[in-house]
Amino acid sequence: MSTAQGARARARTEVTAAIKDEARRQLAAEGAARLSLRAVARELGMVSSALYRYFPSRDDLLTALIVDAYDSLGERAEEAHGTAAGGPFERWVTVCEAVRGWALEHPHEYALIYGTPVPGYTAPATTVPAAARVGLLLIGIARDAHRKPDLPRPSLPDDLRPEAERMVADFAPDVPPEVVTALVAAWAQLYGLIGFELFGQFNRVVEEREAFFRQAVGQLARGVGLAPGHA
Amino acid sequence: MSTAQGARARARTEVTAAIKDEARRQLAAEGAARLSLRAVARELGMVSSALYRYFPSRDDLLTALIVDAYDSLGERAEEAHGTAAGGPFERWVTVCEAVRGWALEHPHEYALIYGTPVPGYTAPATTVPAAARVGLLLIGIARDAHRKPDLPRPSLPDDLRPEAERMVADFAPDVPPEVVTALVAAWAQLYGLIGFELFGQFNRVVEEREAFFRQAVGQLARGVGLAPGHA
DNA sequence: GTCTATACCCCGATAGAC
DNA sequence: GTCTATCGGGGTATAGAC
Repeated sequence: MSTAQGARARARTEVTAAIKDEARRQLAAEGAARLSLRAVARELGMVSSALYRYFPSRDDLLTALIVDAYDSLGERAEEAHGTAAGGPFERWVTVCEAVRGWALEHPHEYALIYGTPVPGYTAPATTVPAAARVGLLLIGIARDAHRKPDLPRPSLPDDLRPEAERMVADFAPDVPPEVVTALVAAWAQLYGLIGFELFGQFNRVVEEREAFFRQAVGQLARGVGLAPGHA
Repeated sequence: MSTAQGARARARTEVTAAIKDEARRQLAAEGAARLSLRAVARELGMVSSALYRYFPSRDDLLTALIVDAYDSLGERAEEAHGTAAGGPFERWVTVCEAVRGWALEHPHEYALIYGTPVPGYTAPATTVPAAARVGLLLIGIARDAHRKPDLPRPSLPDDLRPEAERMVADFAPDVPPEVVTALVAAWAQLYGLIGFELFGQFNRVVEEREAFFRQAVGQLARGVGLAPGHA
C-alpha cells in the first residue's frame, strides 16, 4: 500500500516536473503573457483537461514557475556567497556576478520575475520568501561588514532618516540606517544593469559586458561602504 | 484638389491617431504581447480589416507605439532639462525626476520600451533616434560639466579603458573616458530604480518614493563627477 | 477605404464517461 | 487521472464587392 502510494506520488511529481519544464520552454518562445495550458498539454501528448489535475488554473502554473525561478536564482546566489573568497566587497561582487550569470542563462525566467508584470496576474503571498532571498543575502553582507565601525557610511539626508529607520526595523536589523537606503538603491540598480544587458539596451553601447559589470557593481559596493581588501 | 487631398490626409491622420490611442488603452489592459488589431477595431466601431489600411500588421502598430513612447519620454526629459535651474548636478537630478514622472504617468508605455521585450517582435532601426534621446541628454550634461577640468573623475580600471575610449568615439564625444563608463552604468541604474518602483518590487520595501529616488539619483550624479552647487 | 465573408488557427475551463 | 466533447470565446490575415 505504501509502495503503491509512493509510486503514485512519484509519478505525480514527475509529470508535474515535465509540465513545468515544457512551460519554461514556452516562456522562451511566447512570453509569460501567452503561456498556454493547451499548448503545454499538446507538446506533452496530453489533453488539456488532464493538466487541470496538476495545476487548477493557468495562474497557478505561472505561480509555480515564478517560485521556482526565484528559488533557482536565490540558490545560485547563496551558493556563490558560500564559496566566495575575500572580504565583504569581494563577496558582494561575487554575488552580483552570480545573479548576472543566472540571468544570462535563464533570460526568460529572469523576465518572468523581474520584467514587466503579467497583465491580469497578481503574485500570491507564497512567492515572497523565495523572492526575498537575494535581497537578504546583500543585506547580510552589508550587516557583517558594518560590524566593524570604521567603514565609511553614505550620507543620509534628514528627510530620509525616518524611512531608513523603518527599513532597518522592517527587514534589515542591525544595518546602520545610513547604509540601508543606499543598499536598497544598489539592489534596484543591480537589476537595472542586468535588465539593460538582457533586454538589448546595451546593444552597440556596451561591448565588454563582464568587465563593465564588474566595475559597476564594485561601485555599488562602495556606495554601501564596502571597499576591496577589507577582511 | 489640394483641399480635397488635405482633407483626406487630415482624416487619415485623425484615424491613425485614434487607432494609436485605443491601442495604448489596450496596452494597459492586456500588455504588449496581447495587443490585438481586432480588439482595437472593435472598440473603434471599425472592422478589423479596415485597420490594415493604416497599419500593415500588428508589429507596425507596435513600432509606432514604441516610437511615440520614446519621443514622449524624450520630449519630457528635454523640456525638464531646458527649464532646470542650477548647475549640472541639479540638471541631472531634474532630468532623472522627469523620466520617473513620465514613467509613473505612463507605466504601460514605459513597460513597452524598457520592460520585457515582446516575444517575436524585433524593433526596427527606425526606433533608434527616439530611443537615444534621454541618453544623449545625460551625456550632454556630463560633457558640459567636465569642460571644467577640476571635477573629480571616477576611477577607470585598465581593462576597461579601451572600451571607454570606444564609447567616447562612438556616442559620447568630448566626455572624458573615465566618466563615460560610469555614465552608462548610471543610465542603466536609473532605469533599475524606476522599474523596481513601477513593477512592484518596492512594495513594502520603499515607502517614501520621491525622497528615496532623489537621494539615489543624486548619488548617481556624484558617480559621474557631479556635485551640488557647481555652476 | 470600408464592408462582408471566409480560411484557419488559438485559448481557458468544465461535464461526464471510463 | 485521462479521455472526448463542448461552451463560448479569442486571434491574424486575405479576397472581393462596393
